[in-house]
Amino acid sequence: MPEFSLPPQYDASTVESALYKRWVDAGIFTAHVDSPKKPYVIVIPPPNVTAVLHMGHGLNDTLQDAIIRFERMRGRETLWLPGTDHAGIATQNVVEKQLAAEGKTRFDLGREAFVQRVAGFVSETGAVILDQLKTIGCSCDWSRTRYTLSPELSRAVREVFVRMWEEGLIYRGHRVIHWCPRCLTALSDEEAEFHETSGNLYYIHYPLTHGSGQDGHVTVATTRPETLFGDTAIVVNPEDPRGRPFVGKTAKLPITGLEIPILADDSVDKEFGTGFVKVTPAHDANDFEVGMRHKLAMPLIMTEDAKMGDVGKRESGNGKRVPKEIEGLDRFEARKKVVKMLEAQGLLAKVESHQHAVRRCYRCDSIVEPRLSDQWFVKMKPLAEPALAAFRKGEVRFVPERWETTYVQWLEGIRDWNISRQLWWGHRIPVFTCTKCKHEWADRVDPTSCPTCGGGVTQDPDVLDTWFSSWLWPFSTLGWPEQTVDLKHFYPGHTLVTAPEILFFWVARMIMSGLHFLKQVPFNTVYLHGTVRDTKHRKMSKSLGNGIDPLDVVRLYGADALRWTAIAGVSIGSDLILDHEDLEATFAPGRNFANKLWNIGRFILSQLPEQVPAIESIGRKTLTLADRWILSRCQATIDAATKANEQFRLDEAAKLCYEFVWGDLADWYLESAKGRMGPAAYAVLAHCFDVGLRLLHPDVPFITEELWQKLPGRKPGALLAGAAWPVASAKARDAEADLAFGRVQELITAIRSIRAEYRIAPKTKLSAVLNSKHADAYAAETESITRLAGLENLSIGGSAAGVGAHAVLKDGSDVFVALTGSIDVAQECKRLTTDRDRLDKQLAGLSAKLSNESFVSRAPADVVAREREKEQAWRAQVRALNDKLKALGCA
RNA sequence: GGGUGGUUAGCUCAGUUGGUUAGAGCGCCGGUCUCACAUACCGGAGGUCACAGGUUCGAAUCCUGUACCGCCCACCA
Repeated sequence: MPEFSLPPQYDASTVESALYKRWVDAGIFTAHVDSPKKPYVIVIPPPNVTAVLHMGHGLNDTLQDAIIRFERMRGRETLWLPGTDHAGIATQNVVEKQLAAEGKTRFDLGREAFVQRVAGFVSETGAVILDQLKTIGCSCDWSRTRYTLSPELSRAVREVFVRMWEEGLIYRGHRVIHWCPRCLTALSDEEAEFHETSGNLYYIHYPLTHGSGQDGHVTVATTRPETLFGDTAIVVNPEDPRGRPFVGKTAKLPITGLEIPILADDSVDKEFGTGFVKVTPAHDANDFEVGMRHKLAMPLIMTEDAKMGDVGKRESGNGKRVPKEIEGLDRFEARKKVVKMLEAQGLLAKVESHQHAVRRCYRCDSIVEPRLSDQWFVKMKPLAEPALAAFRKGEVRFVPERWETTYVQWLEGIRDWNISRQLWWGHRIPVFTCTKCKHEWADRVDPTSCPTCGGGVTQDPDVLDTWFSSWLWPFSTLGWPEQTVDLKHFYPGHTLVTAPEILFFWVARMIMSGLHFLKQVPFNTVYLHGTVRDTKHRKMSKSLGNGIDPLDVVRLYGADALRWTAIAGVSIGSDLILDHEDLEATFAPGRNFANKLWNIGRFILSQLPEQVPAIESIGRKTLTLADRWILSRCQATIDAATKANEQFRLDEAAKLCYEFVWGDLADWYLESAKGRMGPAAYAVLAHCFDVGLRLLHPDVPFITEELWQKLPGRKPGALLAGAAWPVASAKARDAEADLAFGRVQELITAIRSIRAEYRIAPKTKLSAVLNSKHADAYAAETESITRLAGLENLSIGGSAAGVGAHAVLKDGSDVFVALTGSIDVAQECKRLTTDRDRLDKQLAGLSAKLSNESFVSRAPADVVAREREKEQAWRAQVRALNDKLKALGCA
């Protein structure tokens, strides 16, 4: 036996980084365009450049790595393309916070200095996350790392913008958009998230100009009284008898007394509020539509940072609208003050508490202020239609399928995309205006003069939405608009793995851009996994303090443990629930499994000779029942795990392999083989463990590689990460062995149960008598049965003598175990009676079923036959139990 | 309001097209430091599969409804 000196416990921290380095140095992760293999491409959802690894990445990237490693082993030329996103608002916010700590704002620095500062920050701290991905084993092609704000990708962004401009898909819209008064920028619909909020509904009297109403006023309901200064009309539903008489009359704004008309508009819901709706066209998207229909003035009554005040002359309609005492107040302060003033004037009818959805900025959580402004929009309909068609033609599918409805509904109801942001960090919008002739155009290169009149040039100050670069990721990363070799070889890709939260932000838009610019969907499968949550099902986040730092997990339990939890812990598309207060319960199973593998490896290494015979060289006749069984199990696992992986049921594949290696190989085969090591056992053991390591490599790459390296027969330089996925071998599944060894397992378990039940001292040898019509199977494994059940001898057939315990097996065999010393007859009687009664009850049910005409005639023949057999076996068991009870003299 | 997912053991979850006695991990109880592993081994307890109907020879699985939890979308002021 070869020497081995491995510690009894696997220490992940001592091997992981060296293994990772070996993979990288060997170039395993690098994709080659000249490879004859079929490509398989995944582009990473680029993390924010300033991000640090959290469990969301842990889940997302582990799944991608498991998929890409599986495909790599299956012989595809895999490309997993990594990179980062410049993350406009998010990154700008981080740096602005730093500045705030220095008592400065970005305006103090000025645009150029600020952008430089952000760039500096990014280059200093940036891409930390990519290194962190290495610690969890991600097999990205680092030679192709990309960044959304790099010159290459910026070029793609600009090309896309100009092309769409030329195609008339980009336009300037003057309308109410979502405005974040803290970030001081517009947001897209998707970036302004709804949050249920409990607020108030204020009922306010607007006095009628000519006092002709019942009480000389009409009453409106609003959640935002402070906006009344921007009201330019009151509308009622033309069908509503309450409002109809007032149409055409005028009312006065409370506090300021400005006169506004009362108009009819279909958009008013007769069921809600008072039937009278105040219209603030510049601060409400819906009111804006009303304002457009009725050609109302649209005065802005708040500044960009949401303080009350008249803004601009152009929109202001009737001139000054915000009174002195309100001017300069924050919108929420103003609300309080307005309510007080209304009360003082007797114009506040009532206040009701009211649940409603308020939009908040997805980056800073501020309540978004709807605000009339000029922004750039993309016409989405022409892009959405091909994306729908492609889906309907089956060019892209979603896993799990249920997301398809969501995708379709969003595309069907698509709205134009606001792509301009009033930020400094990002791709500056390439729209230029002539200072002389006011000509406006988009340009691929920065112009120095107006192409029409030669006048001076100014560029639009805004930048593009961060997602305007992300949506090009599947091809901008491959060099588009250049027709690069990479682009030709690796586009379109295959699988996109991400969270459903960014289905609209990102996934749907990538499909649209891919179709529009390259006429092909960028990937054929979208795998949407769940969200990482805590045990209370709250999203895991830093702000909630319920986070788990993946690097802590790696340090404490190893990267494989983290990966194991992420893969085996979720079924397809479901959320990953983790307990941040009990890391041990959450991650120990993975660590323990790695340790189990380690120890199987230690055992095998202590047994195997230098030269292990190939499994193919072992004659079938020299195989024992246990050999045949484990080989059959091995084959079954290859088949099932391969299929599960192909269907993205990664958890199932992982668990199948776990069960094979731990449950079958270690707990049974290894134990049974201990007594009879020889060429056949060596070959079987080496083969099965090798298969197990290969199958598990995508899930737990480190421990499997570490062990695989140590096994005999390795060629120098060979790596498991680059090894082949096991395939169906010539040795077919062995149903006979499955069944026979299953009986052996049951017998051993039965005897062990008796041993525990009667509290037989552990080292006491027992003898057992087995009566069975399947004697052959048991006879073939007498040696291991004897050893594993702790028997002195096992006689198959013959009659039992003396007192002892009794058990009945599923196939009707019964086993009698002679017990040393006296047995507790009462206890054995109780045991047997319980068994008998339970069996009797089941038998009664089964017999009823079998005598049921309908069952016999309508159920499939094999089901009926199986039930018949079962009935017979149970009958035999009951008889045997009764005999035994009689023999023991039980009551 | 529309869409969508869930409810199975104390906890976190599996359960393939309806068909043996519904499973796993953790936890729990009892026993073992057995020469690969106590991060282990052996044995065990624990579930009227949310509820009510229905279809079927047969339902955790299919249908209808109810309750509770969740997510996405939506201009109810």
